[in-house]
Amino acid sequence: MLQIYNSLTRQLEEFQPLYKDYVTFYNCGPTVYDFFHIGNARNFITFDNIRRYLIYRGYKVKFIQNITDIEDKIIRKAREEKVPVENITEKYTRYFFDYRNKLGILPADYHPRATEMIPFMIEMIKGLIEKGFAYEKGGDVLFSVAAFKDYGKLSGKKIEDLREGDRKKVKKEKEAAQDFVLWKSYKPGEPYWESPWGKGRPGWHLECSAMSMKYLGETIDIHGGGTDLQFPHHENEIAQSEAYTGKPFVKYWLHNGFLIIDGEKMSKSLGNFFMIKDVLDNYSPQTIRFFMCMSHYRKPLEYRKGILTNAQKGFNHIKDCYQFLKEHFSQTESPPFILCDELLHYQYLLPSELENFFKQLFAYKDEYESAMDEDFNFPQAVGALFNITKFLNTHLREDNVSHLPQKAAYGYALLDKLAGILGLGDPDYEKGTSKDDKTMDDIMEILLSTRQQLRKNKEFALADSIRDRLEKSGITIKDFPDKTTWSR
RNA sequence: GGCGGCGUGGCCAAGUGGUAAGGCAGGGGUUUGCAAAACCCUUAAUCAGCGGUUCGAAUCCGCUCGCCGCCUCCA
Repeated sequence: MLQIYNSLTRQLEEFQPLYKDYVTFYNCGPTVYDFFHIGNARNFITFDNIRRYLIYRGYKVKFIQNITDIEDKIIRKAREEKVPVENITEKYTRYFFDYRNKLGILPADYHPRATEMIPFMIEMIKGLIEKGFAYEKGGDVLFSVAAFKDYGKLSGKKIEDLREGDRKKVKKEKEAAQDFVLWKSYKPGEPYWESPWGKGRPGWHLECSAMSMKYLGETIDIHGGGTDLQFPHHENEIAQSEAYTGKPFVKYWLHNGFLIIDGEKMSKSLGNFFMIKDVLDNYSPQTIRFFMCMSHYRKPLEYRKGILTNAQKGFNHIKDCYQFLKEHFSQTESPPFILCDELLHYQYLLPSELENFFKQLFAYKDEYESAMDEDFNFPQAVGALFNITKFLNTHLREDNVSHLPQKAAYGYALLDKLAGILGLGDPDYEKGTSKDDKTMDDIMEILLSTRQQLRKNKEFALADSIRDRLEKSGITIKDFPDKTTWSR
């Protein structure tokens, strides 16, 4: 049974989507005015892991993530660089997709842009005014928080408790300090759209409601985001959506914890952030994803010097195990994904002589699933992965193992499948087909066989120097009694 | 001021009623021409503090201390 911690009810709940095995899933996406940092990456990766696990559990998942391409910070940046707004948003949208891909995060089923939703957002605003939830003042349209009785149900805040005195400036147009803007009136030099209230642009909160409703329906199963979005962003989404439709907006609210640096939240405004593009210069995507699995997704995760090196070593265990297993594959073995299907869905196809082996393997698979079933406990799931690698490493190295190639292949298939949910699948899996890789393989084959000859002749000094020099070029080679392997 | 969260071995981190997973680091070993990898053994926490509930608590309740987040754009 899959249990999810729901921020709305503040408790663990059994996951039951609205429509049996179909899940509608929305995650708040980036505002495209800069590269994204490793803190943003935590959000993207967390919800990618969750999405992949739901798919693994047999759900059909429709996943939508917005691109905010009209917003104050974008306008400011465009002004600073003296370029049109579109230059900024196109550039950083492209970078967002690029680095998302590099991190192995699945694309959403659709990434709507805020600017393409404007007609629908205007529809919503009209509806909200008609129903008495919003009012127009001097070209702005504001949502009246007082009109929505459930306001505060997600964040647990009471309107009267909020410190309005501390708010930088309460706009004069507002009837109440907590009212938030649905439509912003035009100021000279800003992009604008025509509306019944004059030229202007939509308020930030509205786009998520609009996209969620348009692409996933009036009530959706899961809405994710960083914990800082809980208030006011998600609170406002609930208010405007439920006021508009009269129906519940989201069944399960999920919020990921922050990345902490030097004891503080990593954020753009504090200036203590690391861009993912820079981190990727020194660490692999799998290392970064392993790091994200080192803590429960709802808890804070400390990013500090050396922590990624630690993560790298952790992932190396899994990576080395892939390599070890692949060395024992028989050429006639089916591809891993077919073997994995047999393992998970067509168990009657499995060779009966491997029964004990599968029994062990399934015990660890169950351990992994139990961990993930309890609110996606990544650290515990990784523990189960280590149990699998240890089992395979030990068992398959015993003397006279029966059916070694088959066991290696099935073991590989399962490990790659389960680890892959967390973005820790075999990094080599997709490589090896391009021409460059083929050439590289040939060169290494020549080099290593020559070196093998040197070792046979006990010319160790030269053989070792080849190894050292390759290491400096980022290629690690390992000598075994019967063979030598290499990896990048 | 209001609301919420956190405090587990040297470090990271699971565990939320029956006497502490796992990873990294450290020590020893098997293996190896050496190195790496792998495996085995091992060092190390009474779970922030105090009090309470219970046959029994890291795990429930209360208080104290410390840290953090939200209340303003922010994953």
